[in-house]
Amino acid sequence: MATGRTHRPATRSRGIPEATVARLPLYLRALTALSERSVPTVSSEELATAAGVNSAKLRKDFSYLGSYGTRGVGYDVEYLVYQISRELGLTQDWPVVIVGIGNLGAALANYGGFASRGFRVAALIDADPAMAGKPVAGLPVRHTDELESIITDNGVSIGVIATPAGAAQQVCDRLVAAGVTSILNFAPTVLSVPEGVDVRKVDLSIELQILAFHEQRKAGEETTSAQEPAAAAQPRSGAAVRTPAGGRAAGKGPDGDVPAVMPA
Amino acid sequence: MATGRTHRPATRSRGIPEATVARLPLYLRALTALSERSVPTVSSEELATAAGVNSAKLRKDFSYLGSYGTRGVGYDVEYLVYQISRELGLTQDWPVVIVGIGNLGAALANYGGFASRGFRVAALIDADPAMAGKPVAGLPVRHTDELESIITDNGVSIGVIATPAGAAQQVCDRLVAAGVTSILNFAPTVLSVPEGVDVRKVDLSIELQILAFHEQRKAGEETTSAQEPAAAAQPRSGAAVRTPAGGRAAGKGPDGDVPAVMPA
DNA sequence: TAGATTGTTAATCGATTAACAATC
DNA sequence: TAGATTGTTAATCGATTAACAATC
Repeated sequence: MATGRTHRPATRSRGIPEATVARLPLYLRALTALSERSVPTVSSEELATAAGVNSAKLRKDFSYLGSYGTRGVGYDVEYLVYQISRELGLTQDWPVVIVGIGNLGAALANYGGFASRGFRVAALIDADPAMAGKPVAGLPVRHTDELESIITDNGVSIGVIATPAGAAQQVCDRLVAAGVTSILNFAPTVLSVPEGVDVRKVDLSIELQILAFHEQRKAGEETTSAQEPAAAAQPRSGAAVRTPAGGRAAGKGPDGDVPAVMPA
Repeated sequence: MATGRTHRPATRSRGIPEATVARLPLYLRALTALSERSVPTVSSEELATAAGVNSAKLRKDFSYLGSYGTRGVGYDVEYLVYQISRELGLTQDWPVVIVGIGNLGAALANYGGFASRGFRVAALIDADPAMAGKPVAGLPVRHTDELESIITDNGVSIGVIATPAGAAQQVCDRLVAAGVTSILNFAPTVLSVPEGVDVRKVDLSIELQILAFHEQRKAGEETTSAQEPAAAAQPRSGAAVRTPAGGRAAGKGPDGDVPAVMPA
């Protein structure tokens, strides 16, 4: 297959940067809220604030879509909603399947935001025969045996995996073989897929670990730096050094029990 | 407060890039799996494959942590598990609260990966009085009235918000006022928080929309480019242009019903 | 010593941002 | 016209990657 992709093939038609694509849904959400309040126009400054980004970035992002604003005035809310929806492919209907109807799968099935924007839950699929036929979020759970036919019959191209980690790759393989080309993975595993298949990953424990990293840094900064020598030479044995749990700072200032990592 | 942060204050002690921090949990997961299989050492190449990144990036990432490998040999699995855990702050105990015990909150409470790595669910909190006392994942649901005392008593610094969008900001404000400084937000809203508080967001519908964007592109590319003129002049009215739902390509090649966006 | 693999360099690429000319 | 705000430029910053010298 050759990982070759020397100069980025011109294939990437009207190239919108990934970072921009990832923000379009945020803009769309903010615009939808404005639309519901019947606000006719909005400036980049206002919209940026609502979406939680800065206005220069927003204008740059919009410039990739075209010139949809009016200098001195701002952006027409309805028009922009339509343009962004179209760009994201939300003006068409995307049937999706959710595989793995445990706690999480059921939560996803019940999630309203699903239906609202172009997505339609075509089927809920679970490997447990006891689940088959049971209604979840108004849909009867289907058995895994039917996976291929469900995908084919409904023209499903997007699959959501909410199975345990151990089953995820196998489910993924079947989804892909049946024609799914985009996967949203909630199972804590790295999925391997053939080229041309997109995988996005939602991982609770990764997010928590990133927060813990920053949280630890905050605790460390309270006593200011100069607390560790060079970071390299560290005891290869040592049972995990623990702080007395939490060491929370209600606010910001130092609160006593800080040393999170003490030098050997 | 001055948004001022001219040259990036030296505060950022031993600065590890954000992109690297976000990958450390991936490496840790792969390493933990190796550790369970009692694999003693691993090369950057092998580990990178397991984590789904390329080896140059992995080595660069590790170089920020220190020199923990051995040239010609690789990395000691146990040692690296310990070092990354420590770097991420997982060698200490992080009590967390989950607010909003609907489908999603319950799913999160039941999620095993939570407890396994340094995180402990200190309490489940819900605004519905009818939920109070009910056991979910072995813990009795507590009423929102108790939020502040729970946080203070348990030294909670990380909060998970799984409420409806409408309640999220208010819950966030109370969490922050009570001392929480890191928030994982599952509600589809932009939260505003004071400086010093970290927010990470998990948003199903954003992820789906990003997938839809790429999915649409795939459909478009099958007929190759040159199919739309300049993108600008688009009908301001026009009911959303629709494809016959799906227009799926089983595999890669063209499959007949392709044109996703047709010129007006 | 010969082979393997790390840690680091330097080039490249992509994303962010302030600033401002264009223009409504 | 004067005021407002977009769309774009250019500088800067951060992330990725190939390549290879260092070294086990």
